[in-house]
Amino acid sequence: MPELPEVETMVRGLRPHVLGRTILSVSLCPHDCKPITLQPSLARQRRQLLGKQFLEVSRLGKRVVFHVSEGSHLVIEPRMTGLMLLSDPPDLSHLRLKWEFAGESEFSSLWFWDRRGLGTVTLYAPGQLAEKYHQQSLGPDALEMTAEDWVVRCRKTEREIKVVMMDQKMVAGIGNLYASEILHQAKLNPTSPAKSLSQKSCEKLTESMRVVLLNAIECEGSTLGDGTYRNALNQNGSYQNQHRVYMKEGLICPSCHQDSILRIVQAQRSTFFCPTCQPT
DNA sequence: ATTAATGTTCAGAA
DNA sequence: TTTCTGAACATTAA
Repeated sequence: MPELPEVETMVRGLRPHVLGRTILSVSLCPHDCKPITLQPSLARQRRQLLGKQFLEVSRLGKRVVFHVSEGSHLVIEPRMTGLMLLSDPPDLSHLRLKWEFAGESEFSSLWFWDRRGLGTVTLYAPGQLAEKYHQQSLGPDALEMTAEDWVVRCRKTEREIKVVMMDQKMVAGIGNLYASEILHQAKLNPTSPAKSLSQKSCEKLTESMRVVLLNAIECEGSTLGDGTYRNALNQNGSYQNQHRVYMKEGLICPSCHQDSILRIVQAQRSTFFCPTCQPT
């Protein structure tokens, strides 16, 4: 479930090894039985990418963006289980796509691995990414968002704060795991209507968002029990060792040492929180 | 053997 | 307009 910290870790891991590399080939992995969502078609992507270079790698919310010479953008959306890897995939059967580079280097290719196959690989012609971004009206990046942004956005919705945090139009980069962790850090109840948050609460939320996300990036993201998430070199993250509420239902809250963590469902997803630390 | 749960995004409906 | 629901998919636990 790559969220902001995992995607940022991917980008940082890839950057030193793909910048300036010339693309030699793009191919579907032979082990894969089902096609990945590619837009445009593989043939068209090949035509536009071969001989070009990756000039920069960046993160757009939960997406990885490769800036290709002559202005096009290759965007990978990992969704649930997608990974960008330079080596050693968790298994060969879920490799989807491979880009090979020219020249001698430690890594000669880049892979997209995706167990569930919900991820997408999209190539945008020059200028089209900005257009798409605008049309989707992605919210400010979670690491850039200010308390004032929160105040303004919370005013305009009737939804609960945790649901709002997962809406990429409100703020880009937060998913189910970090929404629970951030709210616990901020001592805010996940079911509170976003509208009810005070200026002070919005400030706390902003601060907690930075603290949790930066710490998680430092730890190279969270690798959960199913071991799905890995960085570009197929190494585990370690932030799972610092989770305070996510998947901790029934355990004593590590903050107050009094109450136990509850699990509730919001917007069809599990939310974990401490009723004592995060009162309504 | 079924069924539910996992979590992200989008299309389509309310 | 805003919010909600179900589908896409693979795998595991109950």
